[in-house]
Amino acid sequence: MSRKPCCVGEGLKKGAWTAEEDKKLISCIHEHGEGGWRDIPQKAGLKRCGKSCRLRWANYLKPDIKRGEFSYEEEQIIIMLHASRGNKWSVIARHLPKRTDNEIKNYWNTHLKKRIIDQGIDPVTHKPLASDPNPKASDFQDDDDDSNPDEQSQSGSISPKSLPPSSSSSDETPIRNNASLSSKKRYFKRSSSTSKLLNKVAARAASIGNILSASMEGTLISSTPFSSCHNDDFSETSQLQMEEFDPFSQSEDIILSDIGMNTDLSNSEYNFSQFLEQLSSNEGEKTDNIGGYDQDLLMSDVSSTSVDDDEIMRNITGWSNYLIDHSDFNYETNQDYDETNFI
DNA sequence: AACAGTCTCAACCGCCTCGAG
DNA sequence: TCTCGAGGCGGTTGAGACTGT
Repeated sequence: MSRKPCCVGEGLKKGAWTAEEDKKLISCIHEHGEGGWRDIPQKAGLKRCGKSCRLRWANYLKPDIKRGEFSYEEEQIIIMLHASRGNKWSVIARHLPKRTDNEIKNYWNTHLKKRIIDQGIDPVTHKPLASDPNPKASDFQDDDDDSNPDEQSQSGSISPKSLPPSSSSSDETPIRNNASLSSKKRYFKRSSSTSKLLNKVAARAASIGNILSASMEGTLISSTPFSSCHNDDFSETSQLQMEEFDPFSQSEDIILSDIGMNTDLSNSEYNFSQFLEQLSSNEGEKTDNIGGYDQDLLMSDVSSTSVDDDEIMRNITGWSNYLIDHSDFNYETNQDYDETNFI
């Protein structure tokens, strides 16, 4: 059975939206509300298909959309969630307030993916690339000059991208918002602290990915830290805490604490510099092999002595348990699945 | 200044899911 | 239970901006 495409129609316009079209769409949605997208073009007097209207609204015009540079903590969450959920952009977007799945997807494909590859990490598996045992780190091991004004502007100021989309466009000029202009060539150098940050995040992402992979193969019981990694005397208390672990629904703090953060993204007063300080203090006894992002770093990072071991175990195993419980993977159809393997 | 190559991201495409009838 | 359609989702595309020569 072939479904008729929703956007088949004579004279339907495609391509970039003009400010005039945006105005019509916005006023129409204000009047009639969201939904009923098939009727929206007619109500708004637009020669667009409903789907196009919905996308334009959802990805660009919706008033509570946050635009502009992704913060470091947002990057971490993207990397972390991508490691555990893959290209589930909508799922990732649910944990990044005011970001759209499309924007996250674009950001991943154009920035984070490349950065991770440069670090010698497979962006799909989040494991070290076998073909690149000595990943280059030149892009990240820069002069460590934190006074670099460019870098400061990256994290401290409001990007022009936050400006309203139509602020400079004539009504009939297809919009290519100012954000594009300001965001071009954001090859900002990363300080070593940023490199540490990325390593830390990716390390935890990789560890979660490993745990997930292992659990999917039914080998969790024999290979996870929970059962075999110096934790034979895992306490009942810890087990209880793990049973209650739900990094998504319990608290945003738990997600963030898993990657070394104690903050709330929705709190606009969050001071990221405090986080960096906190992180750098944790890095005090770490290896200097920061830019390499190699296997040793990954493992040493995960088993960091700067954090209570039980806490690490709770977080990592809690993550894996959560992800197993909430995975789209259907164990019932997996013949190898043995429920007893999962605690 | 002009051109070619590269990069970014808004928008599109096609498939999937789910609810209504 | 089946069909249909709206909305959702992830992959891909291509226009326009940027950079290097």
